[in-house]
Amino acid sequence: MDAVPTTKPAIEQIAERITDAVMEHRLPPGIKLVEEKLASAFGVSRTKIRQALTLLAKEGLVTLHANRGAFVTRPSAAEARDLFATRRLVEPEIVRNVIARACEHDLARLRQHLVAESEARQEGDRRRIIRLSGQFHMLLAEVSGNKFIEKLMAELCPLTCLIIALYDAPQTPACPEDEHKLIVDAIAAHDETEAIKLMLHHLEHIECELQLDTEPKRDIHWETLYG
Amino acid sequence: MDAVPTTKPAIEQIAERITDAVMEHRLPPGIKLVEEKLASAFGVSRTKIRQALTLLAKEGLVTLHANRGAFVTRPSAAEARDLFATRRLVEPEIVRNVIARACEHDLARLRQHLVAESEARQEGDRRRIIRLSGQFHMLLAEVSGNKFIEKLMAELCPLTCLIIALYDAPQTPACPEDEHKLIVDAIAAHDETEAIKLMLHHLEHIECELQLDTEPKRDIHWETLYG
DNA sequence: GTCTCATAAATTGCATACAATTTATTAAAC
DNA sequence: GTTTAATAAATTGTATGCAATTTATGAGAC
Repeated sequence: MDAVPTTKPAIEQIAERITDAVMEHRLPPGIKLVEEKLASAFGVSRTKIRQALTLLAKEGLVTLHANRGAFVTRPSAAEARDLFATRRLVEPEIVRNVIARACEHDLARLRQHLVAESEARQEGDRRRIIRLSGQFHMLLAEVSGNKFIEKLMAELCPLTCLIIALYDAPQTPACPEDEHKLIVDAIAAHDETEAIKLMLHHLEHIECELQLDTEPKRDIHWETLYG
Repeated sequence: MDAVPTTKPAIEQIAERITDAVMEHRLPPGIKLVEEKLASAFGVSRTKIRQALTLLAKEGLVTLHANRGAFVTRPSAAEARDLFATRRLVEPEIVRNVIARACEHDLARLRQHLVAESEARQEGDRRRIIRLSGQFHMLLAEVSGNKFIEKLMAELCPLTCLIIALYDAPQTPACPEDEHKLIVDAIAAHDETEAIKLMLHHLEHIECELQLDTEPKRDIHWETLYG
């Protein structure tokens, strides 16, 4: 009876690293994930890759086609709308719970994350910015203390990154994100109404910048893939 | 380019059958799921079983212990409360969406389900009753049309069955379930306020009957396992 | 050039074999 | 009888090999 699971299972680590790559737009929607390639990249056999892909498929980040393999999902516009509808429902509840339950240590974690975001912004590291932006919402869910909602957000945020990759206007400036800071401030001030209002504005803001009525981007920018 | 995936992947079918067994309380919380046993039961190799178990673990229905195997999850009282909190948040939204979007065919499916429930009830088939009760909420989520919420409910309902198995008072009479019928009626009448009120009452009703303050049941009733 | 068909290469799906680990059993000590 | 240690059995974790399928390649017809 050892104290707490030592390390996270290898399979989940692999899935997590693939998720990060998707969130950073290094793996674009629609790209094929060849098992053998991943296996040698991660230095394991296909068996484990297969299980990691099964996990990611369950999350919806990857789509499996029988006998054809795994592809990074290309969410439809309808799915994008459903996703945002779900986030508009769930994230106010997250905010409520965070205000009700967060201790000083939790708030410190949130502020620390804001610092990391701001650093990435100053360095102009667009990839990291977009991943951290998503992970802010995941952290908020984690702090809110409801495991089911945390798990849901851990799926919705990476998918949101995919949707942005597919439907964002060509040269949208990196989101003007003092918005996250404002939300944390309102939470710290225990101003529930304000925090929820800011969160909903934030979500609407993200969704409105998308071009969900036009066809999603089709081509993969190979030249910038490993930029 | 064939028309629509022919049949559901074998792995998911296996996971689904295990889920049904859990929902019907044939596989009680805490029981160990030995890969070899399942493999021969389903007539496939361990490889597939393993993937099915990975899926179920991701859903939370099964818990994996490194080198020790897979066990049907025993949700804690805190998790039970979080689960119901999540359902109280999500299911009113489901009701709203169903009222807004359901066509006649959808309502027919709901009513058909009510008939199935009522039949199981008349036959006194307790196992089927409890599974169908859970599946009613899954069907409602499916009809509501939001894939993310549908997926969430497809995880929460089986877990709810587990929680009931663990925390229900010894001889609770099978839930007095014209409640489902009342909800469908209110939906059909497009009475949103009433439908939501009924849904919340229904959820509170289920949760209140649980004994979340006492220790969960520990022993497995082998003698009634295959009753 | 491009369309069609045959063939070759690449890739997935699956079972199986074996090492690593845990669990059960037995024997010995107290 | 209970505890401890040693051994055997059962079970999990992982890689690998092979059949089935898909995708790519190339030759020939038009």
